[in-house]
Amino acid sequence: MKQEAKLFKIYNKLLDYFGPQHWWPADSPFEVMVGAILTQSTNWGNVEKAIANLKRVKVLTPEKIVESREQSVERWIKPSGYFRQKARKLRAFAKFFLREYGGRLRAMRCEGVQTLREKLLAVHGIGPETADSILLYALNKPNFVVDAYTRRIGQRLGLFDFEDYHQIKEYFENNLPKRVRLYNEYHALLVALGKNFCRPRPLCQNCPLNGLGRCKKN
DNA sequence: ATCCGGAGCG
DNA sequence: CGCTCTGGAT
Repeated sequence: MKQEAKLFKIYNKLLDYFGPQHWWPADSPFEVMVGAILTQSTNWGNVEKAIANLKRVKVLTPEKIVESREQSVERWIKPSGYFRQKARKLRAFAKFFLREYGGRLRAMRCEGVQTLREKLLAVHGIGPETADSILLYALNKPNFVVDAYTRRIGQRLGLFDFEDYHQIKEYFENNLPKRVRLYNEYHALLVALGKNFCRPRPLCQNCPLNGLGRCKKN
């Protein structure tokens, strides 16, 4: 079967089973970017607590993050884990955002996607997944996000056998129409499947993708 | 290959 | 308790 047809079949089954995921839950693009950093290897529920703290003390702006003592930021984001690392990362990103774009989304959106992605990757604490999450969910660029779930699910389904981030990203982008809405929902649905069924130890019994073909389960 | 880390779950 | 969580830096 054609790769694109396969990908849409998966997408439709997931959407049918889980429904729209409404990503990214946030009041502002800056909140999305902060969340993208805080959620690295971390349960989203813990990130929500950290963001709630940042809102409570009213520091959810690049200016306030930079002004605040790092030790304070550590305390506020503690629920999201890796709090010392992430406090550094938030500061680095806030400084970058202010220095390069004056803290303005409009200015950031004007940058070409490719150069913007490279500039993001140069910021301490921002790797491929975080950069792509920011591009897709904060800036609405048609940029497919790859994560551990995407990799695991794709391999188990036999969609691809490579491991490299960029190869997987290109696999999806080359076999799907370049649409923001589609990329947004697709990644969110893969996360839903990865959390609920295609876990490190898979729960294949009631997997919504049963019947699509053979699944390797590693 | 190791480290960073609190929180929630069974 | 052990496992897992929308990774990235060293």
